Amino acid sequence: MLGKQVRHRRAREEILEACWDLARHKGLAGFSLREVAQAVGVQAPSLYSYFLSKNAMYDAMFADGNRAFVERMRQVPTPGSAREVLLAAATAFVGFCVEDPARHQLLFQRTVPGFEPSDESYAIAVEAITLMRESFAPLGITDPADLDIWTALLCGLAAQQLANDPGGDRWTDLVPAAVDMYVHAVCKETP
Amino acid sequence: MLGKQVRHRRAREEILEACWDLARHKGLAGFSLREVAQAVGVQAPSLYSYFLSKNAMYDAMFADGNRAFVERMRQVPTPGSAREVLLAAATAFVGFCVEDPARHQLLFQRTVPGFEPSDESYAIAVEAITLMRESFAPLGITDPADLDIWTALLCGLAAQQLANDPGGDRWTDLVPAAVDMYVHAVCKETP
DNA sequence: CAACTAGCCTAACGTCATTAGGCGAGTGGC
DNA sequence: GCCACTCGCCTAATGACGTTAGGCTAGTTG
Repeated sequence: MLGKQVRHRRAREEILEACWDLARHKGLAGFSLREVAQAVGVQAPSLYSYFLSKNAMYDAMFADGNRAFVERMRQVPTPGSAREVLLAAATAFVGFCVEDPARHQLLFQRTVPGFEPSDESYAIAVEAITLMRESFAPLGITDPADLDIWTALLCGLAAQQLANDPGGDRWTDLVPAAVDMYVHAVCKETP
Repeated sequence: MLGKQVRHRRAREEILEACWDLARHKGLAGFSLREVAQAVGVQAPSLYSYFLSKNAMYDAMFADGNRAFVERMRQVPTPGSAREVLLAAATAFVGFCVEDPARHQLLFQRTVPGFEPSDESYAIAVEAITLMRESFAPLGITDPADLDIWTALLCGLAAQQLANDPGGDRWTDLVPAAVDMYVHAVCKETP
């Protein structure tokens, strides 16, 4: 009775890891359930004991990725000045996006063939975004429009980097410049 | 000898229109060559007289969309102040992105399953982006980093709008706010 | 009128996600 | 010790996909 659950849960994580491996290697475009099965050493239909469907697999990855995102964001240091805090958060965010294109696409671009996150996973994503937004509250940035613009800027920088030169490091120059610009503007508006 | 070409060329545009219809309707995720064929009233293999492959179809759409983009951007008025010019361009750009999610994904997100634009189509895209960047030269914005940040911001705003509330109009508030912010910051840096 | 050809068709292949159903090994109760 | 049962995996099959090969037909050309 208990043996099944334990076996399942252990295997699920194994499979999930194989999913990420495959996604990283071939991108989400060529991500096939059958190849995941092959990587795990099992026939394709067997995976349906672990995931209800391919979309459920995406969903598990989505939740997993968002958990990793939350964890990463929680670890960003919060030193003194507004600029330093913003820079730390921005660097962490863009770095997270850039380091795994497939994950970025799944989590933040939402362009995976037929994938729509479940309510459960979506809640995790909302929590992640909320956390990220709240981390700016100490800076006095609370206007939703300012937060939207700020996150749009970061998402845009990450997407641009991934589209033009995935694996490049130009973002490490652009992010500080963007932070400076934002700080200038916001300080003028809300002194 | 000539009849074929004319017929072909006319039909190609018909098919391309059917492609856009289908993409708009079902999104690029569920975009299938067979359904395009059905919409045109033809069997799937017949389309191979007009396009070498499904990717060639994407490529034609990509080029087509970029041409539309260039045309749209050329039409933006260039009134007096820096703020007005930036606002006009930004509104045109984000509006273009937001009005057709499928086109936005194909042109600017590059997350379509196996699609890579041909050199020919890519050249059109480069021309489009170059044009867009050059339109800011009269404003004195020539630093590549500034341009990168600006385009990243706009792309981010569009992507955010499409991800969170496709069809919504929040971007019409955010874009002016972003322009104000950018103008503030840039004016401070390059007076 | 014969030959050709352009445009469409059907048939088929391999791959995809998914479903149905069967086989065998391990576990429970008697 | 055996019987039933369940659990994890398998094979087989379905329908949709992109793509290729090859045939039919109608209109054009010599």
